[in-house]
Amino acid sequence: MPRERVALAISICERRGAQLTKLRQHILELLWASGRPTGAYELIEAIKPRDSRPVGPPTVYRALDFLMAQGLVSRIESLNAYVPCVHPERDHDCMFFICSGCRASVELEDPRIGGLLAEDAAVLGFVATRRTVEVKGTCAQCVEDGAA
Amino acid sequence: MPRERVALAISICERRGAQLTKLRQHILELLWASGRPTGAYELIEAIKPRDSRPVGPPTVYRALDFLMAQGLVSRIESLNAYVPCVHPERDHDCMFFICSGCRASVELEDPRIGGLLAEDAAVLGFVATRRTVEVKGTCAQCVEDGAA
DNA sequence: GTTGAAACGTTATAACATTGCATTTGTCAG
DNA sequence: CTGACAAATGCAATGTTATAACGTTTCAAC
Repeated sequence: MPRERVALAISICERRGAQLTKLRQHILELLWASGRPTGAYELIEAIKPRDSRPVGPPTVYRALDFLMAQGLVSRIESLNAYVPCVHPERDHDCMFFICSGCRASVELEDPRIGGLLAEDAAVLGFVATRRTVEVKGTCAQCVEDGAA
Repeated sequence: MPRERVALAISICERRGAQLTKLRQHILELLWASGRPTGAYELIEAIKPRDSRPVGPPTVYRALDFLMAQGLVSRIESLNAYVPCVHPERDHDCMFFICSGCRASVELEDPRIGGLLAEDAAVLGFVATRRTVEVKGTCAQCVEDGAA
């Protein structure tokens, strides 16, 4: 699955003339492999074994900035962590449901919420540029397992 | 206005048997006086002039934890900053519209969004405990003034 | 006035992120 | 091919946000 995701990212970047370099691709792969929101410093640790030289924080943050600009990755504000985007092809305005038990997150789109937010913004005369919707709780699996 | 807000906080805490100590009240006052989301370290700086002794980070974070537990303050995740809550009397599930121009934030409640989020969570079998809805952009005043 | 719990103080450190500048890499005109 | 330029990366230092661990004060209840 991650392989297909990365392949999609490559084709998207080619189409846009954006350079999905080895490092950037590597970080995207790590995020897909992780299966849960992953911090920048975790990524730094994860890179060490594979690349001979270790990478510094700025390198990773720059790669993450690129991936976010391309819509390939999202930042989870409430966790200071990053997740690969499930549908990078579309302009995504998505929400995240984050499980406190298994620490996984699920990405979901609900255009109705975007509509309501736009409506509320209009009432305020507020011009929105970016939105963050994050719900914390317990996922179905963890509820079943009795995990927190 | 801040005075009334603090008075309300005092009565709420009295009713609950929660101790709104001098320090906690002071921090709440500073947040109301600030008029925009304020970082913990800004609060530390702001306390210095008034109190003889400076306070350390843990002290401020503990006070913020208390105020958040009482629903008197909310944390803006995307800013790592804190705002006093406009309607602490109600169980609040609110959203924040944050202006990049003047750095102010507006708190708003829209029960319809809570409803949709609950619906989406139900579809996932996800048990939600806390939610974060933050919209970044430009407020009406800043749009008018041509500010970013 | 002792005890016990909650609040607060203090030092150190962890965790997350950026600045500024040097070096490498890749592309392209000539 | 080569020089020149832009983009990407390396690197050291530092800035910013948050917590751990433990000691001290405060104050009400007995």
